[in-house]
Amino acid sequence: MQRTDFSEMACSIARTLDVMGEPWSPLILRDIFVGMSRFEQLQSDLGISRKVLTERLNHLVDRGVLERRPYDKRPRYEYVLTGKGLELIDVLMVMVAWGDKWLAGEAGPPVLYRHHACGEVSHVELSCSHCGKPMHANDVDVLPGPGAAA
Amino acid sequence: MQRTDFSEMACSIARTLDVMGEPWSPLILRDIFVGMSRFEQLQSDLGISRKVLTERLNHLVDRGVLERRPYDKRPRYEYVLTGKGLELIDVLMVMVAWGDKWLAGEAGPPVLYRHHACGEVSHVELSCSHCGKPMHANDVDVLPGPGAAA
DNA sequence: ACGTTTAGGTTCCTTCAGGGAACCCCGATT
DNA sequence: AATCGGGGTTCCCTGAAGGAACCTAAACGT
Repeated sequence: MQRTDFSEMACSIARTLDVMGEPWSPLILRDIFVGMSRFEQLQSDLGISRKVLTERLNHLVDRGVLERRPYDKRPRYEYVLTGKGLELIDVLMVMVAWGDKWLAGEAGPPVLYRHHACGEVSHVELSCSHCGKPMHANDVDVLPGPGAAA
Repeated sequence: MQRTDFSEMACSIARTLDVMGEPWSPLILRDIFVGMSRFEQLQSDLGISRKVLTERLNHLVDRGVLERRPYDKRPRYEYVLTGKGLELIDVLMVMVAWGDKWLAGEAGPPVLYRHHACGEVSHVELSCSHCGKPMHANDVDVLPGPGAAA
């Protein structure tokens, strides 16, 4: 991502950024999630430099959010989300909800999501894993945890 | 964030990244959320270059997620989250949940969140704004929206 | 058998952004 | 009048992004 290494910070935000916070990484994950799994597809869809795309894909594979696997007898590879990677898409879904609300403008959101469970076009909300009620920034107290810095 | 401009892409992820996807921006927002609102505090807590901190703060103010306001008769300023900015913290909360689960290791999460509504230490889940049931990456169909590219 | 095509990268060069230290400005304090 | 402290700005240096050219291995066409 940047020259300062975030991976050693005692902060889950910083550590998550170490995985997917570099420029392009979220967009690469988005494309792979919607089925664009090959190098050439990603490169031409995003308009990213091939060099940077190589670096990002390797990094995401190293961090265990993507898996690189052959799809032919020829040396051809596709990149697929691991379970860890699929859960990371949650972050993107919240970005979508925020961007749709605050940045879409007159034209409206570029993409809609239909929820399988209810069949409705909707968006994600944050809720509490314990009680299920809404859980946003102002609904919590922040406390030191077991892995807090010394 | 990077030299390629994401703000004009027909994608709410890209547009959200244009606002807070640059290196350090999420950590700046985190610090401001937990009450570290002044330049010197931010600089020394993060260890960020003063130059970059200035650029990030200006950018976040320009995009309407922070407000710069005087807190003294002397020329002293603090940065506070706007409503738009506070909603952006949702993205960070999901990063925390993911990082806590996948990257915290033996030590456990560095920070805990206690939910006001139920009093329990918990974490955020994604749910559907319409039916309230869980809503993750594999629970949706992706459809073109009104603001889709031509 | 030989040249072409295609996916998936490497290499190289240039430009721009991040790191880090030094410096500056302004109002208040002593 | 000199000092201090918050909030920046300027400078130089290094490293990462952009972009084009090049490379390789396995098929395919003829």
